[in-house]
Amino acid sequence: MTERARRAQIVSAAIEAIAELGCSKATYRQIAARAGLSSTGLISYHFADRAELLTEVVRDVLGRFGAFVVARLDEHETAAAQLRAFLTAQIDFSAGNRAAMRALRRIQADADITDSPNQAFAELVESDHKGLAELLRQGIRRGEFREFDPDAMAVFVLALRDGVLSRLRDHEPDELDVIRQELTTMIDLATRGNP
Amino acid sequence: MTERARRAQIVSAAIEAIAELGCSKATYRQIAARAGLSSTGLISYHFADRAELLTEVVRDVLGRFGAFVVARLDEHETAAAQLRAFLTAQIDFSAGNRAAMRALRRIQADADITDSPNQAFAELVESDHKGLAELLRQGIRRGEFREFDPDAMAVFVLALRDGVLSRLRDHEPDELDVIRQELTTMIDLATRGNP
Amino acid sequence: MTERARRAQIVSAAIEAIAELGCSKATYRQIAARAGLSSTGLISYHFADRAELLTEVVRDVLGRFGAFVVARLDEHETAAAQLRAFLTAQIDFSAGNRAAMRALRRIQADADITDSPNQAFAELVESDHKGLAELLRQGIRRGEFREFDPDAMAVFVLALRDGVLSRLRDHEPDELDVIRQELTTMIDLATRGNP
Amino acid sequence: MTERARRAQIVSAAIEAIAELGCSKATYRQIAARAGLSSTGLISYHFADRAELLTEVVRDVLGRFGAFVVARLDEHETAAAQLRAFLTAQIDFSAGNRAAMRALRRIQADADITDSPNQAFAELVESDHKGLAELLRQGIRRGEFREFDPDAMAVFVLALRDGVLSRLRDHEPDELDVIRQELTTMIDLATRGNP
DNA sequence: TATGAATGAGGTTTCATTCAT
DNA sequence: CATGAATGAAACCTCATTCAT
Repeated sequence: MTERARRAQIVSAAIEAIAELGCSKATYRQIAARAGLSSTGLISYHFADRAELLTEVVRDVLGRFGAFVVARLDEHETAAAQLRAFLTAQIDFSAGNRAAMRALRRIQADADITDSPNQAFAELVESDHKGLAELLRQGIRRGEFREFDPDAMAVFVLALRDGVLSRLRDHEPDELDVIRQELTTMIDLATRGNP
Repeated sequence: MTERARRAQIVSAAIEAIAELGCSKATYRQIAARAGLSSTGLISYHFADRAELLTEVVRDVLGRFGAFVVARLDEHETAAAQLRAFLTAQIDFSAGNRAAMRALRRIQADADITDSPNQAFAELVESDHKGLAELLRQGIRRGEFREFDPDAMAVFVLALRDGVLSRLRDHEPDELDVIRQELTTMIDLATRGNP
Repeated sequence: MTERARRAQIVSAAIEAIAELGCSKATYRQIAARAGLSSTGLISYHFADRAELLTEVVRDVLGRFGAFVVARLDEHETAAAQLRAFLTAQIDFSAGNRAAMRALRRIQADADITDSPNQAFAELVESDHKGLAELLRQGIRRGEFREFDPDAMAVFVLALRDGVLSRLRDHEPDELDVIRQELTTMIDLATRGNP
Repeated sequence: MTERARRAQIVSAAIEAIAELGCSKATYRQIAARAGLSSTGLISYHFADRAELLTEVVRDVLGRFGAFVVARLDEHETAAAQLRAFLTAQIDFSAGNRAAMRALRRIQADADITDSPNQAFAELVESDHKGLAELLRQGIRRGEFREFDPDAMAVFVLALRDGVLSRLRDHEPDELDVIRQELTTMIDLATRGNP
């Protein structure tokens, strides 16, 4: 079996284990069991460290996540449409990758601020924020949006995204359509220029 | 030393340790050191379990948090004012209890879904949500708010709260005033009835 | 059981294990078995590190060794007599502490030059050499010995000591008396002034 | 690549690794790295055992060592001259093969008494001793040396050799000339017949 | 109650070795 | 012959917990 495939398999099992058990109980034994490995040594063989494994998990999920969202954004032109796409894309990805998203949040909460996985995460949040603020700034400049502080609004939009994701994480996805509709309305109300 | 005082002391040390080190590194040794205890056995003596200790930490923080917010809410009458008070109270408590809030989030993220501390947390989130939705429903009924889905809006408001708290956690509190102002505006725009 | 006694017991078991099996096979399991401990964790409880345990072994043996030799040296006054006492004391100690001496040599050979146990050892060798050279220098000054280079002779005397000890380590002590007698003669011939 | 050459290459890398790191840290990985091998499996392929590899290392060094000394001895006829040649040859070989000699000592010190590498070593020491004792016995018989116990004197001479080598190992070789000169004098004094 | 030594399970990691390719 | 992934035993160490004092 090729190294790459094995690493992917282990990362995938780690995501499952962390999502299900939490970071501290997602031991090598649990991960190995989920991946069908015969020895925890095989994990150490492919990853130098527990830290490296967690970093890889974060990198993997964030990578897929980012690619998914960027592809959706590219389909739209106006700032308002992109803003909507930004939110719905993330909600859709999350709905389809619940375990991965849950694992992500758990790793982030467990890690020391100085730890490598957390740095990757912090960078993403920051770049998310900057990109979104820029999008909003453009929308204001073009007159699509009313005048507001783009940084503050970026915080709110990201917050709404996270909150919705968190809600979807813990409840059945029945609500999804209502929430999606209301979210769009709310964002529109909060951002649009005077009619 | 009285049992009660000792337990409180240990809980307090546990909050420090968890906030600083994360759940998995907040060992009894670390907690004992922070509490000035000479033996980790003393923690086991006062708490049946690690789970019981964590549950107690959650209960303690949530208790203080809830009392603080309720007191603030009681000062207001209209739904709109209570909504604003709900948000600012939580932001203020968080700003003054950063370690406790961070510990809370870490415990929640680390716990197994079935674990007792996580259940306490889930209950709180649910009651938060229900209380808020009821508040919004009242506001709609009284004509203070426009017609929206109160459950969805509750999700959004809680999301905004969490996002703002998270932002304040990781950045200097300079932004606090701008964000607070913009938040009020946004909530008003999103909720108010037609002018 | 007091900490001190437990540490001594573990050190003693470690000496046995190292002497018998060599450094790399003297695992915590072996040591725990020899000490009658129920868990290897108990060794970790009393010693921070394997390095600390080995350092302690070295310190223990060298301490007893040094005390024994100094006591013997103090019984004599002339340089020639002290030189003889120096040699015979060490031979006697070694004969009575074969396991300890063997463990010492093994630790020294295994350790990196930078390791802490080896530093303790290197210091002892150096101080041995200096003390002996000074003794020889005095003997020359007083006319007890012929003119020779005291540093070189110190090397030889220590070499003879080590060689004899090594020989005694690997062979039955039958030869002890002959060797002791011949050694005295040899040293006399090599050091004494012209008659 | 021929089997023979590969084995030699591995042995050579093992010598380096052991000399530098000590027995317990000279893992297959280290050895493979030093030999430029791409897999530790290759070592297992050419040597049945770690024990066999160590035995081979010992055999290799001792073989070269012995050949070197024998060649030097053959240049001399009198017992006194051969005794001097015996010592200087060993010192010279050691000076030119420091890593190999250090590896040798480390293997010996680490090995279980029953282990194969140690047996090879013990045999050498014994044969060294016997050859030397025989040389001395001859010298006495021929009247070149005074009357002494040849076995004891052999112990001393070997001891002097080892001590000098050890000293040279740990100190700059500046002292070499003084020590060599003094050693000759000392041996002469200790062995020569009455003048 | 408090102490601190003891316990035993379990953590990650490394090792020599095997085996399919 | 060579490779490198896989194996499983065993290493050291830490943890929450227990227990005698």
